[in-house]
Amino acid sequence: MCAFLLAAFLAGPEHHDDPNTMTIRLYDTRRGRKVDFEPLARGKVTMYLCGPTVYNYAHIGNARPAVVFDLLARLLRRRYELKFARNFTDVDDKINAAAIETGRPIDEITATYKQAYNEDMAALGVLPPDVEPCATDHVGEMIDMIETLIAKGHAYAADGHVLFDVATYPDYGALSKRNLREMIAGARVEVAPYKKAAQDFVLWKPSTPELPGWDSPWGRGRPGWHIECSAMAAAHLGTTIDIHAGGTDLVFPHHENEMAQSTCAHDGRVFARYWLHNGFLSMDHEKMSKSLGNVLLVHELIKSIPGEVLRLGLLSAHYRQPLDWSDATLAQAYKGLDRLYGAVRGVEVGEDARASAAPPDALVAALEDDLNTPQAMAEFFMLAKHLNKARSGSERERLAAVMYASGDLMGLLGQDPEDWFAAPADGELSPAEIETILEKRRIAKRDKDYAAADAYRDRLTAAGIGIEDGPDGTTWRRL
RNA sequence: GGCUAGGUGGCAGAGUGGUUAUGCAGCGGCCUGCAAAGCCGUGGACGCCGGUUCGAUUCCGACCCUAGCCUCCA
Repeated sequence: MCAFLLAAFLAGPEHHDDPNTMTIRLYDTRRGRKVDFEPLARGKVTMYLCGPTVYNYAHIGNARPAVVFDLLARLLRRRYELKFARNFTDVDDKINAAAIETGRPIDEITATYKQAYNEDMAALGVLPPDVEPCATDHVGEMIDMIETLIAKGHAYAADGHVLFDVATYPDYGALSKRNLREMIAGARVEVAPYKKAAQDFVLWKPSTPELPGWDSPWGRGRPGWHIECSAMAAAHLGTTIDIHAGGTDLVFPHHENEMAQSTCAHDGRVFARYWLHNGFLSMDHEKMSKSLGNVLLVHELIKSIPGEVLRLGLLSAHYRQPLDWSDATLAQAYKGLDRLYGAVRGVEVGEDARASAAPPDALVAALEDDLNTPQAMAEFFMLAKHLNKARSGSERERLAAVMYASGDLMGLLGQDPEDWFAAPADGELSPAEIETILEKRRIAKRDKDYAAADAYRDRLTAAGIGIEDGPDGTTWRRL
């Protein structure tokens, strides 16, 4: 046995991760494996994330890609100059349907939900991307791209529609790993009469007078969904982008179609060099859907749950894994943050300590290994343990500063610990009232009237307040 | 039916060809007037069947089960 261990030891230096020399590794959907990340331009990275269609509030499943790729953006900015674009799809048939249903003007609907989306994401600690293009501001570019595709023989106009001719792009299916024969065999939708082939998809479609529309060489109409992202990505990030991200359900057809359009419009140049997709979120093992009535809107959740709890819940599983959302997910995230905030609670961290602190190498290395957030959290918790054990004031300050630096990277630990433990204030007892009761209890304890002291504690417990006696007095927290 | 991912201890959830995940929960202890928090210790796992190997939870194959996509839903 020992001989084998020795042999393994002598076999060479194992992967001792030095985060300064290690490259970031990302799972690329197109290649189907984890690969080293190298940007096209040295030191500069471009990233595009498919944003929301603004016809309703974002639900917790919508929030997953926003949070996950916000974390990736934070990570990339440590090493690179990042240009990160996340679009708003503000022309879409679902929006038109919402307008007809509610009688509200389209502009009002999209403006309302754009603002709500940004507010909701901010509550989840999602930093604003560098650019947030709106589809309606880029219709000119879309029309240009469609004309280019027609000129190059990759698209055709028919009946006021323009369709992409999938047969002209041999690599179609390379991203989603399916071939045309399978797709045709699996097709369950009737083929529209103006299509040359079932798999051809719409680049442009005609609008009736009451629908939003733009003048074009094919008459008044509106763009298809896929061309929107292709045009916006090219307009803001260039013809070849480094990272294109989104939910796994977008791989087909949305991203497959984007890749086909953009590649063909740009003479075969690579569209996206790395394709990243987050796994699906389910609700108590069921698909989130209106008919099941289990759609959790971020807008509603943040009224009673700290955004940080939702963020940690979303990051608690690896981003490519499916995530089942339940009350247990929330309870666990709460507990985790209690532990982290409990460690830094009462530790004064000066400006100097804070400015000079950096996240531990192991934590960064975990994130740089395809965003392994569970591993990163394990490192975070070990940091908390070290802080809890540390005795000297300077060491405690240093470790607390490291924890805050780690929190800055992950978008956690962003508030004052006292505020964390005071919230959510449900109004039963005000902080002042709590302090009054604690003072009475302190006097009872001093007089060794433990029955009275316990009665005060019971009163606080009944009001949802837990107390902890420490060397520097008594602290409390909402339970 | 086809394609693509998964199935890990009571729960959540990483990872690995032989070595502690981590958090919550449990158990024992320290601390405490008693608690709580914290600390120390501890039990408990790799869907099923084969194969490769000195050794497989980790690699390969079959099977069972689950999820997503194939229906402009992240």
